[in-house]
Amino acid sequence: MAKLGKQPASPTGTERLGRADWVAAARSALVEQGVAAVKVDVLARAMGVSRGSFYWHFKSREDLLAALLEDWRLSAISPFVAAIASRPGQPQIQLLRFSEVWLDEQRYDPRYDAALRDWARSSPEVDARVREVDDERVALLRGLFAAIGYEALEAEVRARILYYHQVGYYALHIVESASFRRKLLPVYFRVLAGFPVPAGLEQSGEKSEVGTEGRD
Amino acid sequence: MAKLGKQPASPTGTERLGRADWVAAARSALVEQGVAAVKVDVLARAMGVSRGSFYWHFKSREDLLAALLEDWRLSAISPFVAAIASRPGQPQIQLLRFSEVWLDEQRYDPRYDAALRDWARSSPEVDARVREVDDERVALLRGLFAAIGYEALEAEVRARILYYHQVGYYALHIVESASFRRKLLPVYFRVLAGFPVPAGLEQSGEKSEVGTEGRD
DNA sequence: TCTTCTCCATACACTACTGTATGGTTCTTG
DNA sequence: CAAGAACCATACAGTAGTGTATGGAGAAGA
Repeated sequence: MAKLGKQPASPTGTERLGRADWVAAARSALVEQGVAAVKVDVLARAMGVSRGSFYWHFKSREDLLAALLEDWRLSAISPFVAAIASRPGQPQIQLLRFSEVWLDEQRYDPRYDAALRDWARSSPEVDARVREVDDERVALLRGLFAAIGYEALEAEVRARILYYHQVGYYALHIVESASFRRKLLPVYFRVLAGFPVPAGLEQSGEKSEVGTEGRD
Repeated sequence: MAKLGKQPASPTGTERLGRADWVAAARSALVEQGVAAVKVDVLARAMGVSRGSFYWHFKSREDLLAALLEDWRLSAISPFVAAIASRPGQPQIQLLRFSEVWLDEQRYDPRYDAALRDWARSSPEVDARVREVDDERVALLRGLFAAIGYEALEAEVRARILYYHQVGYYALHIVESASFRRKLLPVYFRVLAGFPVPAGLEQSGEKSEVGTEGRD
């Protein structure tokens, strides 16, 4: 998440910036205020440099927005395919692993997703990219439900419900303790999957307590 | 939906405007482009008048946004309570009626909801109002599931899944034919409600084919 | 009819933001 | 250490948007 790339590692106090730093700042503004708030003027002030710096790294504001879109696209699907890849041939467990990505703030930032959807409403290009990602993730879920044994139509519906539900949950940006969410998880899973959580995996399996502890 | 209020009904071609007209224009801009696009400058041009007109009706842009928020709030819950009120004591049918509101573009505009949620990300006041409406609608569903017979925890979870799923569906602003959605409805209902659609009500009951016909 | 209220246009002052041009400073490399 | 490259500041021009002041036209009521 931190500045990757060449990064000259200046030991002096004066930090110099790269494209990645601007994209990171743009991401913060996007997530908290929406696309319209991604202004080079504001970003420069927030980063303590002048706009002259920006226009060396980027051709224009559009250029920055394109880089931002690409940054999101690259980080949007990989956590989910990674979660599935661990247990091939065991779709029930894969489904559980997939769902756990949503509970882990480290691997997946729902606010980034939500901000992109907001942006997509006023930009056809962004809309197309977001739609691609959504389709890919739903396709993953549909495949899992089909592998579990549901017929085509029900696999489609269950994949949609699970995915749309999660999108809606984040669209409402509900705040509640992780412990409460973990308490609801088994019921959620049973209703959404159509069968209870696989035996012996009730508490997130081997690597439980991944992120921050649930604070009430 | 059209201009209500006093409306002097000028027979001459020169239409005069009221607060409601500005709110309606603001709503269009909000739904299509987001809050940041609600600019008196742009609205005035779109309506063919000057900004001087606006500042007679409204104290400031903030004033317009407050009126817009109130406009949404007043139209957000009534369709759902109305749908439930028709069949007291029959929670299964009430649940079906509630779900049908989402399929009827006349009674409920999902894009208005989605736009408000985006706006809420950058405005605490809006966020509070949206949260109130969400809580009310989820409470209605929770009551229905409880009346059907589910225990407290499962009623809570099923209400959330149903509601969040629908919010997510609209957040993705998916476009597909109404006929396709009606084909999926029974499967959706069975999975989400936990029981099939009540007998004799498979096709929206007495007043079927409400809105536009499903176009492929 | 004459006055008053309602609605709108025009003009002005101000701020915020984008993009360009140019020169300066710091790092890197031969 | 000299030269070029990477990075940044300053200054300028231009556009878009907000809010205010003022006056004018048209409808409505005495």
